[in-house]
Amino acid sequence: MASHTPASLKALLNQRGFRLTPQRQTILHIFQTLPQGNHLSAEELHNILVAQGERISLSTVYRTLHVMAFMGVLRELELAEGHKHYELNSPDPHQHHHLVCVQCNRTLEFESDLIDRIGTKQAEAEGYHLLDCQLTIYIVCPDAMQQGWSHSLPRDWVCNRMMQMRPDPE
Amino acid sequence: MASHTPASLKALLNQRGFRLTPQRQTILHIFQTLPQGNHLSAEELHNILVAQGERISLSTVYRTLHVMAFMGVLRELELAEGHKHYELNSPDPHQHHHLVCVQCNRTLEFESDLIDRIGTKQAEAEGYHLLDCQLTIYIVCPDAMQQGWSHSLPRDWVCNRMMQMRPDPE
DNA sequence: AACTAGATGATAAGCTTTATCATTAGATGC
DNA sequence: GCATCTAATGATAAAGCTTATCATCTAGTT
Ligand SMILES: [Zn+2]
Ligand SMILES: [Zn+2]
Ligand SMILES: [Zn+2]
Ligand SMILES: [Zn+2]
Repeated sequence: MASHTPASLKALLNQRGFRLTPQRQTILHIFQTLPQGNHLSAEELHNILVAQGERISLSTVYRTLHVMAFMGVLRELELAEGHKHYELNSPDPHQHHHLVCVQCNRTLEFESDLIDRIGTKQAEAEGYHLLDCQLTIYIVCPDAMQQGWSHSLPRDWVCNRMMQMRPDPE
Repeated sequence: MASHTPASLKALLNQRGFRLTPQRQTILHIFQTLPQGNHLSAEELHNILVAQGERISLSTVYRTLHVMAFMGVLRELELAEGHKHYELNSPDPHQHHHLVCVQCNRTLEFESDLIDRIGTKQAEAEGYHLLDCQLTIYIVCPDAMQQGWSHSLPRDWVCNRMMQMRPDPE
């Protein structure tokens, strides 16, 4: 399956009693034209919509993200920034995974059939039905490293705040 | 390194200007005596403390979790339940990963050197310093499956709520 | 013992997400 | 096309978890 057309999205939604609305179509379109490797949070998505002059409420954004993720059109990502991210979902054999810098929050994607296979195998070994698997690799980019930083597990404000307060002992 | 003793924890904290307090010692002890494979959220941890008769504020719980994660004593987990989980951090070659049921939120751990190696390799290939890597596999357990459920990407209340409203089309 | 800087606890504020509900508008069948 | 039924929208309030503030207390050091 390539990406959804308005018609195929409508069919998919209707099949389950959901409806295709202009808002949902607009939102899908944004994800479809998003540069490869980008993810959007609910708020980022809403900002884009507002910038485009659309008048879609934040409520609708959240609802649409939920429904789309539920239908398998979008994939929900947990990247440790205090909010969820969404991206177009690709068919099973082509999932990708993420490198996340805990300093600047930039993310990089990569693919790995091997990981997908491990995930599938592990789920089946336990007798479960696999829905999705995501390898998230937390890193620090070289820039951040040079700012006196080479640690094990900081996150979010913990690292940002504390590093300013408290540089490495010599 | 086995686990921390009060003395080694104190040394580690002091090295960076942090202090060892009775509260921090108590909290570390709880994690150390937690059954293998359990994780605690801030609130769960606080509940345990209260149940034990300790008088530690929620503020202190959050602060301690942050500091401990920052120091690498605890590992912070993102398991898609709307809040973070913490567990004792183990030295690098022995990280483990998680299977999460999106229905009942139960989690299962497993280890995989292979995944750790992939993570390390991937991070180094990009020239980054690896902090941690976590493979999270989202699944549905057999129980949930039998309740008429065999889908692609639901999460949280989306799936719980919507499935009640709207069973599979025949 | 005294001193200094970090930690605590109580409380308020913040941010993301979810719930409510009156109103609007798809989908279906005639 | 029109009527009907039910889902979706938008505005707003509420919830849930996390972070900020600040006066008070205390660990670590001299
Ligand atoms: Zn992505
Ligand atoms: Zn970075
Ligand atoms: Zn675990
Ligand atoms: Zn389950």
